Amino acid sequence: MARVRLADVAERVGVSTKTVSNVVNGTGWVSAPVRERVLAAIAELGYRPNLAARQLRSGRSGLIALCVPSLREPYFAEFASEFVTAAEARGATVLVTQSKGTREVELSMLESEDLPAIDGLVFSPLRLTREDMAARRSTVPLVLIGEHGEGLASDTVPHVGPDNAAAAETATRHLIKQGRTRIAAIGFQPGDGGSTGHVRFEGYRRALAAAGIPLDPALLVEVDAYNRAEGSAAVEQLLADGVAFDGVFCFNDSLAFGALYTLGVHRVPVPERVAVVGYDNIEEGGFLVPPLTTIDPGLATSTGLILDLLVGDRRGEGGHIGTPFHLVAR
Amino acid sequence: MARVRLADVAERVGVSTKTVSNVVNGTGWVSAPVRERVLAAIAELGYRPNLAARQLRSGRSGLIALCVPSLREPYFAEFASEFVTAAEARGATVLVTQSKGTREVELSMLESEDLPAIDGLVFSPLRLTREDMAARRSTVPLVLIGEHGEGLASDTVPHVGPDNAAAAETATRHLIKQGRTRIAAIGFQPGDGGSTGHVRFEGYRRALAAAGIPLDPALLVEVDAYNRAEGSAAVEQLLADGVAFDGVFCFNDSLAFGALYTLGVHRVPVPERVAVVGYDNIEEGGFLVPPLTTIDPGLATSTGLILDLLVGDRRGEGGHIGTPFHLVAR
DNA sequence: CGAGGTGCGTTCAGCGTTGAACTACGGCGG
DNA sequence: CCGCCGTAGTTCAACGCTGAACGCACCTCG
Repeated sequence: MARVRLADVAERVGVSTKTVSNVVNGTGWVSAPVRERVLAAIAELGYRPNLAARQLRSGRSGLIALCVPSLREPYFAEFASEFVTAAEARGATVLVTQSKGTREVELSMLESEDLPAIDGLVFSPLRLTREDMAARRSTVPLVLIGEHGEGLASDTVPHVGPDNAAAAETATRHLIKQGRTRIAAIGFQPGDGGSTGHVRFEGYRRALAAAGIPLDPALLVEVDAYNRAEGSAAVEQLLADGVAFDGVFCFNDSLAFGALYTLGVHRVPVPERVAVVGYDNIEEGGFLVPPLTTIDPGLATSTGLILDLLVGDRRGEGGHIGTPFHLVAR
Repeated sequence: MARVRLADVAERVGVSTKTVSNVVNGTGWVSAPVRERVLAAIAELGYRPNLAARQLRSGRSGLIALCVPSLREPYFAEFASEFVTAAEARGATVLVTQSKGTREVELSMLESEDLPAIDGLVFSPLRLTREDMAARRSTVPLVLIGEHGEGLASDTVPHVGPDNAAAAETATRHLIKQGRTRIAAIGFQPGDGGSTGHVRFEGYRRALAAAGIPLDPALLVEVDAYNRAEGSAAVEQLLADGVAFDGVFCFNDSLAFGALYTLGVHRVPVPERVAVVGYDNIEEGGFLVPPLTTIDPGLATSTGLILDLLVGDRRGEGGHIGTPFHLVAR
């Protein structure tokens, strides 16, 4: 059962292949009766366009690549879910890859090596530097997401996401409003401004400063990654070190889930004794006992915006483009 | 900056395009010195093959589509993560789509409409029937996964996964061994043998029968979907109905998370008063307080097997292919 | 009545790659 | 000396589609 081609449909109807092509694509001039007959033949023969040929000719593939550190992280899974849906609504198909947070893979993704030709790339990098960005050779339209990407945006490469510092400040202020003064920050990472966690730490710092609460380095816990295990280990460390704390701001929900786990294991009452706030609004957070208060990053807005930037009418824009966020108090 | 083509490399080196093609693909006869010069020119010019043209010519695209109900479900996110990694190791790229559990989208995916040409399809259907499978026109190699898919396998279309009934029996037996006799089953769905949940219910039934425990219909809770909200609502209903139970077998972990949430809200001690067992071994399950006992479906084995069936040396095989599972007691 | 639309459709070339078929040449056995 | 083989390439066409350019009626208007 060989594939049905334009030529087969054309022969059946008795017109040229180009006319069939015009019907399929809605281009050129085709009279109503001819269009009807072509459509009928298409349905009858089960014709489906060969996207490879179409791409070879037109240069567009209808494919958009999404590269995240790992789909196992619920935040990225939810982002991917939302993005795939939004892209489909615009006729694009999404191709998913994972960087595993390694620089080598990230560099390869930046050049879109080992991938079919794509119309755009949405990238959540963790290890890239501004130099890496400057050295990029690929001309595939790129949109950065994630807090680390914010520092990599340029005139030609936009970054989309909420203002992380402001959101982190809101989260921390929420804890302060509830009377917490010894607020641990989990997810801190020292180093230059581009490093992951720096921006959220900045918001944490601002909230404390505004409330006149001194910054205690003992309350800052560094992590290697933003997952449950690290969040769990961080709280384990705080408890082992005998650090007093009545609140925890976790730089993402996965860290918060790990933190809540360890607090639970040690029978620390939440939120009576220690209040926890996360960041990302993972679905799961609403089903914990007690549920997790967190920052909702407004995925639906972001995904639409990203598509506008890649294949829509905002192509070519650069710089950081802020999206609305809000606190989900539970 | 126009794209570098085979012809550009060929001109640079002073050979034919076909020779460059041979070097790139490792085909035909090329002497060592020529190969060296070609490789040098490729690196220098930054040549990268045009996959559209390659596909147009060879018929293969290197793309494999994965269709799951939703990436928001942690099980599917983890499966996707594992699958993307396994596929990359074999040089294939994965394109992810979501069916949202609607029959319409599933039918469309079955024919791989609205997708670029793909070399294979991995599909976790929820609503398809055997008639739908029989009516399939697309010739793209297909592998089914998920419990519902098991009933749809045929001579030409394989299904990969653990023996759901046996695994469910193991999970239920685990509860029985701990002295539980009033074991609720959440995820039950009546109807014909192909319907989701039927197979896991069968395992539950067998375990009870083997232990001489009567089957109480009051303990069976039907759900519309396998997510936290439904699991939560199911336990809510059991409690509201005043049904006595000391164990719960949830047909997947998401249901179990929802169930645990509601048990927690109602201050029911777990596992002292009610023991819960899930199915899927979602990462998150290990970080709950207390952690969730569950069935590990061995994703790594499955993904490798699936790729063998799609693009490897087991192409063409059909029928149900069982994979090992094991109980993770926590 | 001829110049210039306008509606409908055609022909042609070529996107970049690769399978099949072909050439060229040195060595080697009969 | 001839035919044949193995090595190292080349040439050519075609994969299925679409942009550009070009008919060719028919109609309108100065």
